[in-house]
Amino acid sequence: MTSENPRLRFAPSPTGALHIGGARTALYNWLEAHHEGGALVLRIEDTDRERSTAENVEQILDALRWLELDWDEGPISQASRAERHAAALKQLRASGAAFRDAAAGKDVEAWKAGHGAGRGYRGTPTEEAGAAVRLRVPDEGATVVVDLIRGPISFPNASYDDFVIARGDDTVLYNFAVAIDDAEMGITDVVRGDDHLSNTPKQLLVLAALGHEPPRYAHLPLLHGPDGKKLSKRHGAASVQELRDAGYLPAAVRNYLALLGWGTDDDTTLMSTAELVRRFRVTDVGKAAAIFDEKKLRWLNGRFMREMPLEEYIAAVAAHLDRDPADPALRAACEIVQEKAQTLEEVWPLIGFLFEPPVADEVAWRKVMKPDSGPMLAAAADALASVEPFDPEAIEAALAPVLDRFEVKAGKLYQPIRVAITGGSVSPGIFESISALGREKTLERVAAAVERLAAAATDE
RNA sequence: GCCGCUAUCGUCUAGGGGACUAGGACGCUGGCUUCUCAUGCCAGAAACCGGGGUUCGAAUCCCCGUAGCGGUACCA
Repeated sequence: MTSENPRLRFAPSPTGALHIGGARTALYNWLEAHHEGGALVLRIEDTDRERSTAENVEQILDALRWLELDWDEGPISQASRAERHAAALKQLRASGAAFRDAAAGKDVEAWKAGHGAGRGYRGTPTEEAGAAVRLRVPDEGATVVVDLIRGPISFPNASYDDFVIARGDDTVLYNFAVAIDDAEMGITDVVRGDDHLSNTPKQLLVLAALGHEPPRYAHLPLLHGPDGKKLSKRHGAASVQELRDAGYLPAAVRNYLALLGWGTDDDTTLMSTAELVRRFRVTDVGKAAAIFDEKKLRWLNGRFMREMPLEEYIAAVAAHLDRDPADPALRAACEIVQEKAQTLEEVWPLIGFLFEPPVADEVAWRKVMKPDSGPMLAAAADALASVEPFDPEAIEAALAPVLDRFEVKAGKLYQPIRVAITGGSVSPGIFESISALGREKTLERVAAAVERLAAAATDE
């Protein structure tokens, strides 16, 4: 980008929640703006009065905030610029570039049936009130979109209809409003989804009719679901809030999304946001559509989870579990679980036993508890009863003699202890778990297991 | 139908005429580490959509085909 003060915009339409495709578009705009030291404007494209809702706007802003993608101006409601749109409409009607046309959809179809399929509809001006306003499109020549990612793309003017720019009541349509807003808001670079590529000539035509210089355009390839189709609600975690609820970290999502359609030449995969800003260039974005793959996001998220400073980790876990980050028990739990979980959502199943009574996993019990487990557990309890201090190192040292006495491998003793204190066969390190649980609860739970084992033995 | 875009391992990608025996990452398989589960480390399988050109030489350039996708609304 060569401009002195680049201005970019992210312009979502509030007709639904922010999808990961939209999130990626927002991220790319944000990265490009930051890389170039430009400004990012947030504009809400709410000219669709039927489908735009305040709830959706809130949800989009919420998603952007969660992703920590901030903006310099806005949010600006496109609908609030209606006066500017009306002025532009008046100007074009006065110059003859736009005109009222009473034709309805089926009239256009009929016209095309008589003029050949590849021929764009050409309207007939009328003074009839309530007729839509169309922009006159030339039959000759072509409109060229110089795309930052794909290079120049030529569209024959003859293939475009005299398209509707305003409804019968003079409220404007998207392709008209967006061109005016981009121009009047001083937008220098439009970075948006591929689905807008075919509409760009229309916007260029509007700009030309109004005498405005067009911005630069970069059309991003679309994101597809696992089935290769356009992303929708059916394809797994499609919205940003679903990603959040699934326990992903914003930084990991940003890293992953950046990599969807863009890569580094030295194969660097794991990047901080600062590094993304430093290395990202919209001109380096690939041309082919990418498929959202949650497996890689999970891996990336796991890396971020493990490499986070403990304080940050505690804050993230506490926020996700809606618990007090100052709670010493939670802090201790975080410390022993950080290496284990790939998502925030996986944390609780691993540390829940520290806060609530263990839920016995009967499959694990049967698999782990053998006839000789009772005496071993009793011996372990004895050893644990006097350990001082009650920390992982001392606990390990205290348990070692039990291993020797029964002449068993570590797992023969540790797994029964694990099942006794956590209820299941999966948990953080056994010494850390015992220490975090505390002497009293550990002894209680081990005793309960010994009792159950003894009862089972007499039954036979 | 018409207009347009795209095409490298299952997935994300590197590659820009010779350095390609096509590299990396996720996932997968096997092994090592190990108190469980993860992690970590090592190894392995796995791709240039098809056909024509251009060229001494094509994954790279051109054309055609095929497939996928987008647009074609008084939606955005």
